[in-house]
Amino acid sequence: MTVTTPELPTQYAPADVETQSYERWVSEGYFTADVGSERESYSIVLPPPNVTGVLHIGHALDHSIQDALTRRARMRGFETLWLPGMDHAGIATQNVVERELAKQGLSRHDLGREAFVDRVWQWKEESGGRILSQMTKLGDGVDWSRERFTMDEGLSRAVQTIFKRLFDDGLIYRAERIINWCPRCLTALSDIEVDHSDDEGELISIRYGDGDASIVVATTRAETMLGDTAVAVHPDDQRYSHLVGTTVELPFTGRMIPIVADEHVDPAFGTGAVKVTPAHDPNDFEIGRRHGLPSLTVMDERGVITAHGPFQGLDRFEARPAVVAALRAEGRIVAEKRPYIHAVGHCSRCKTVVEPRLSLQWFVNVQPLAKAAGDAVRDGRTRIHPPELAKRYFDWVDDMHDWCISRQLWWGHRIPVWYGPEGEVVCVGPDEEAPPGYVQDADVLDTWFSSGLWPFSTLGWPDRTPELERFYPTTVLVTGYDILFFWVARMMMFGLYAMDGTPPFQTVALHGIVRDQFGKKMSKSSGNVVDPLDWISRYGADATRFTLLRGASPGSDVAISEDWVAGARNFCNKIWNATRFALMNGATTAADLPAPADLTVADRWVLSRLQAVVAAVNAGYDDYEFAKISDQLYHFAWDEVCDWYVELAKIQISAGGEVADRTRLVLGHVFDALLRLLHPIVPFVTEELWRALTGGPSVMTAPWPEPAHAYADQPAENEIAALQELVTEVRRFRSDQGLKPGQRVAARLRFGGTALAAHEVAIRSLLRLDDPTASFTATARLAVGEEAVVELDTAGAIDVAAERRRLEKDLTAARKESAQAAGKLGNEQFMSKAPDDVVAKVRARAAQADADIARLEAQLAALPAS
RNA sequence: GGGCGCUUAGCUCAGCGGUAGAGCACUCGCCUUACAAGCGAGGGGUCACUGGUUCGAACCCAGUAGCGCCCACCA
Repeated sequence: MTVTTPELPTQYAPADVETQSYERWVSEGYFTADVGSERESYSIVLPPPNVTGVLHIGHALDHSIQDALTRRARMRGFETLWLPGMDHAGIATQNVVERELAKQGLSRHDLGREAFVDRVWQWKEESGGRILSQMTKLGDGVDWSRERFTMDEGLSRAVQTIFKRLFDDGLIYRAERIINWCPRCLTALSDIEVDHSDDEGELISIRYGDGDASIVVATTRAETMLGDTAVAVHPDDQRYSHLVGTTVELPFTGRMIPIVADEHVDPAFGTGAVKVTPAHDPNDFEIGRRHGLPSLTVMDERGVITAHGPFQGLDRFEARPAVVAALRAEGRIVAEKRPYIHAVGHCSRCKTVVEPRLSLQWFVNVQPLAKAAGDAVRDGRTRIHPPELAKRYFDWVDDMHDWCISRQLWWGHRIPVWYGPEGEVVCVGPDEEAPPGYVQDADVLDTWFSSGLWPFSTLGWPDRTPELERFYPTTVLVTGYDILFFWVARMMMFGLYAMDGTPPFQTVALHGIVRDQFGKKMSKSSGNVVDPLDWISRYGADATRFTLLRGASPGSDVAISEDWVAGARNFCNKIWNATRFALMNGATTAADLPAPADLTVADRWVLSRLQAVVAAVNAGYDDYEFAKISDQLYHFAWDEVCDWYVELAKIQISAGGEVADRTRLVLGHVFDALLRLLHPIVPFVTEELWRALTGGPSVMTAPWPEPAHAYADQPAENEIAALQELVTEVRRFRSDQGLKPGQRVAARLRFGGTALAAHEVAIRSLLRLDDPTASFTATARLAVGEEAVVELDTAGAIDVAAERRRLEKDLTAARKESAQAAGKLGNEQFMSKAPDDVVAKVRARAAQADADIARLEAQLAALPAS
């Protein structure tokens, strides 16, 4: 047999192989989807990272999952498309660039709209480049030829197209409403861009009016009283029924405002009377609408009081205490302020307290779209995984408010609506022009509006491109549960709407967020943020990926630490060295695997285990259980192949002849399969090793292993298990007795007719046991399982007391076990109700325990006196 | 205010009705000819608490306590 032994170093050095492999993968076109192929399609669109920053460890998890799915699908013979791209991230990006300008003492207004947008584009080129480089470092097998950006030409056309269609269908409208307004970003926000937190406020009671014509209202927002246009009480509230329909005087203003009755008021809260400020509170706006009250805006877009009088020009947070102080001076504070915890909305971008503000904005009427989005999951056209999270999705889509889509920003898709000189409103489609003299709406669209089109706009929609025909709907969407509402629901709504009722994904697979080793969320302030590039450079991309995937269960958060990634690095090194061993020993895939009948028990055992692992890994992929997949492969590779099969193979190879040749085939076959199974998770090390082992061009083009049921072999598994038990027991003795691992000991083995007899050579080799000499004197007698007995000649150097303690401890355990089992077997209820296989197991356990007792008692008796 | 989830070894988590598991950490012994990023052998848990169902409960049910997440226009 000719053996090529490539020069592999004794340690795996990721940096040496990663870049090289990746470049070859790209240049060979392995990542590029072929729309014309006959294969079945498998497609994933990458959740586009925001151009604002760099990829964090959470992206690394998200990408690792998608890469593993794509690589496996490709090996299984699918035509795979993993489509990459980035999101322009309107408000986030604009903020970043504005901050940069601020360093030079400039604002966007100094540049003007056009120059500012140019500046953002410039910045995007730099930032986007960093992200792409990170993706190559991670090993992301994306189709670079189809990379997209939410602001590129095709996608802008998609945005205009769907806007126009929704507009024409009456699903987009413009209205004056109370919306969430960020007084710092100076733009409207949608509901989900507002984070609520429980903040401490003060509830104070204020007397409006005087004498009989007075009423006490409770509020946390005294400063808005300048805009009050009514006081509301509950219609059934006896305390105030005589006042309904009358008016009171609003302090400071001299205005007389009506007292109205409205169901919304909770008589049990505060004083049971509410001040109504329609222009600055969403509830009050509704009350105002029901009662025909005027809306009086008393604050500008920056939160500064505009109402004439002593408070004009004060910021909203200065105005509050000022108003309260003035009220106190007039003796209008009835009950002193008391602390009150209530939910306050904050801008999710800059944390500024959101101001409800009455303004003219564009909205999507989500009712029909959200209904369809819910139904697609309800009827199983799209499956959400894990299913528990579907409930959250339903809660959201089934109770969704209209979506405010206009943003008072400059970076984004400009709203394609133009206004004529007479106030005409025209929505302009992608291939149309606005009439002369018309002016375009100054606002841009919410970022999520364009991200919502991602699964089809990236494939060429609105054109019926071959890509769209072939890869829509996508096979699976992989993303964090944290953007289920932000993004997934939007894509579902738009996908169903644009693609005639076909949802954008067959499955939505949700993962969690990455946390540190104590389960803490990563944040700059906690100092526990992990930079994926840092780990990749120090431990390798494979180790980083393996660490993340090993913790990834559907919908669950992933905890990681540097110790663990070091462990993953060690695993990669283990695979490296084990394969190196196989290569050095002439492992080959050049011929077919021999039939089970022609193989040794050890060969049959490892092949039986291999096919079981293949099946388990496949089952894991079906459920997106990456933690289970990784664990299966880790333990099979390390605990079974490396710790046992490789050791047994050494013995078989040293025997020479046909056994050795067959062992080389089994080794070759096992490592070939193992590397293929591991490839989607740890692509780099497996590629390097697989090419060395098989001489093939790339493991990426090798077929995915399927279980070889013909090699399932329970008897072989049982036999090797018995061998492992015996070897472990003798090793335990040697370790307890302080016998050095290398020290050879004369021994006599008796197997009492068990199958283990066939393994005597292996057992002696693994345990460093010599044949008995003429002067052999047994100083320790170990009995193991079945009827095997190992007698050792340690030249009397054994610690009898230690061995006695050991045996007595085991004996106690065996007696307890026996008693327990006997108790069950003597229990009538158990015997009549428990299923047969359970009873059989207990019987076996009892027999085992009794045999152990007899054996241990004999061993104790055989111990020499100390 | 609604909804969901969690509580198992020092840490992070599997297990989800029939003898308590993994990784990392820890202890002891080893440079045993693939690997010291390694090898071998160990220690460590009344599975949050209280009841219930069951022949049998970490696992099912109810309640209690603590923790976490999501949603939310009660001033």
